[in-house]
Amino acid sequence: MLLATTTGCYHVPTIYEVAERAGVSLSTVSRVLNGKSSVNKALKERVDQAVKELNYRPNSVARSLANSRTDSVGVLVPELNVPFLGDLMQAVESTLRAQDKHVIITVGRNCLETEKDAVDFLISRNCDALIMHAEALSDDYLLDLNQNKLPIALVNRKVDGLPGACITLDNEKGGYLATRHLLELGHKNIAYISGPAYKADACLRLKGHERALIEAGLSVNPQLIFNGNYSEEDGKIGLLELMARDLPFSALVCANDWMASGAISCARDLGMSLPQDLSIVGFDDVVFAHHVFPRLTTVSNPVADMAEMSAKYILNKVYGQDHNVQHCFEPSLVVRESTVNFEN
Amino acid sequence: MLLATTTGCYHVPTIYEVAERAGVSLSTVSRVLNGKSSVNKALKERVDQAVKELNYRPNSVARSLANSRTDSVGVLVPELNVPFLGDLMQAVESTLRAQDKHVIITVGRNCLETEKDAVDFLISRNCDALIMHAEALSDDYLLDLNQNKLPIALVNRKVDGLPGACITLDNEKGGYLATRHLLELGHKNIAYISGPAYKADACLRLKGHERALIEAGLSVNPQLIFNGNYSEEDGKIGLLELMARDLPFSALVCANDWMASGAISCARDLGMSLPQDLSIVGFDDVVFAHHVFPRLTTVSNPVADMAEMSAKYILNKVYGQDHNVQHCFEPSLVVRESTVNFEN
DNA sequence: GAATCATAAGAAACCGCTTTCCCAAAGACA
DNA sequence: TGTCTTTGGGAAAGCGGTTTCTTATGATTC
Repeated sequence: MLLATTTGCYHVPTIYEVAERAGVSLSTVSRVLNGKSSVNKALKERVDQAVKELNYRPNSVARSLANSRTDSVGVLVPELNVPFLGDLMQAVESTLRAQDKHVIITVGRNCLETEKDAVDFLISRNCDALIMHAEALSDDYLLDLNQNKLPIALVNRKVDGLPGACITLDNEKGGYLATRHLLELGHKNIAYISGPAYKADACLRLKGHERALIEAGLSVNPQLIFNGNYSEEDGKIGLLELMARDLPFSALVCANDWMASGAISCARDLGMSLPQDLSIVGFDDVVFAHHVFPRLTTVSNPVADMAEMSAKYILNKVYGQDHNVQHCFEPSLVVRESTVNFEN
Repeated sequence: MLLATTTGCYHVPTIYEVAERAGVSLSTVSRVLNGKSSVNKALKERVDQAVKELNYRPNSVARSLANSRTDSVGVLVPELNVPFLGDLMQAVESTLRAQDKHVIITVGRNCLETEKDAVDFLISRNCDALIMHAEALSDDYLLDLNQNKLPIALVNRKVDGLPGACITLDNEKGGYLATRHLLELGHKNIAYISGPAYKADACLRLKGHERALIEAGLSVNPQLIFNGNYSEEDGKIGLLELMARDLPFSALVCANDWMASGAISCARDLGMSLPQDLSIVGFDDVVFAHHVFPRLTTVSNPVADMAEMSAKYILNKVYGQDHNVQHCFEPSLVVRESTVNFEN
């Protein structure tokens, strides 16, 4: 049996009709439905019966208007069609819908104007809160948002002044793990293709790489570092550039899997045999990491866990629930087949 | 400047305050805002001025209640974290938001109960329409939905009785193109790993394969067909099973890219060199198709175009717009490096 | 100049639900 | 038995808009 809908020609029952059928006032029906104050057992049964008979469902719009809560959470992501963000949304959606909240998803494209538009749009939709994976919006903007008392959660971003809202990954440790893995395999000359310097995660990953080198008693050679922009193309460009610098290296860390994938196909196009000629480590462990050949050794980014946590944070903050929330997540190394011992 | 929000402690201006400030009645403000009936130019300017000064934005919930339209479209997809569906959502979201509608996305997991739940949920949210990529729901259920006057659009599915609502791919042609490509390369013994028989698209793809064989004067040998379930794992299992049947084949068509990817890694694990020992064609052209090695020759599925079209169909149907809508889309062959001439 | 009409602004009803406020009935107690 | 609490149900006032209905105003016609 389907519900009738507001757009339908079938009649949608209202709370009045339920009240009439049950022979009570509509306040009583409302009380039964929301269970906030007690009602006589006999009356309650009559109401329940009427609700069932009419197949009544409260109109969520009217309810929202009356109690100024929409039970909706706005989500802002850079794109919808990248696996990493798919994992994020999947986790957010299922966590929230299990609590009868819905998500309104918007796309920000890593562009300041588009992200602002998206936030405005979500606000105009009266979302109760926002969960964002925003890269272009400034810290000040986010602080402003929060000061206007719109609860927000930030995935994969750290903003001073919003300690509770940030759910982050220990990127520094991730970079460290990647490089230490290569060091343990005996590599001494390790190149690095970084993400853009203006992104905090890119800097931290690089910092971790450097810490691993220093801990191993090696020096950090800027000639072995290329500044990429996280795109597959830049993996290719980076590898070519690094090789052109004529410093030997037997291993390469890429600050994300896309660049690693680009570097891998580039290396193959150059006639290198992988992983013998070059060990490569990625970062994020996106779905395709095990589709590339050789299967990619990478650093896992528990984005789904982080996303779920951001949803729980919002459930606590806005809907008075009580979940444990963890703000910092640990990456871990996933060893596959793109790295091997250094053989001289 | 941010908007204040309903959750905020900052005051959110209402239409009453705009009316007061402009010295007019609220009906006049409403008329100015919606531009449906004419208002005196001087008054209109006063209202516009007041709106600007107060930074007024109409409350969308109240508006929805009054005109029983939420400007929201429910979207049902099997998952959020697969690239194919990411493309779908991306297209739907951007098309609709450009018209100031928002999407509420739900996940159906290809499971009947979950899909029904999702639809119920979307209905309870008063969506104006639904866009679905639903695999488990029965035709009858969908017909029922539509009869209740909830406008729906179906992507990648054909239901008799809902001619307008269905936006489909010519899957038969896709299967035909894949196999004809191999035939043109000189292959005569072509194996096929199919999708599940209960899925219409899987049947049609297989049918296209068979037509190509027959057109080429070859016979259809059931021994060269394996029935998979579209999963990567079944690509592997399928290849092993087909090889165990001991009929020689030099080429393999997989009914989607996931199975193709599984077959490729399986073949490599068996020590085959690709594509020399086995040409492989996939279907769908998902993002990772060019990450696998050798890069996958496949049949493109213009899912983004189809999704955009479904959104336009809804815009026409529900919001009185006037886009051209096309109901059937053509696949095309994308030749990469996983197929080569048959050399004997 | 009076009667007719078109136009546009205001008053009020309404969308469907929540919640406060008030009052009646029932139970407690002297 | 009569007064004082409690308890719980009903009436009504919002929530913030849209829209119908009514009326005032000015323009048009004879």
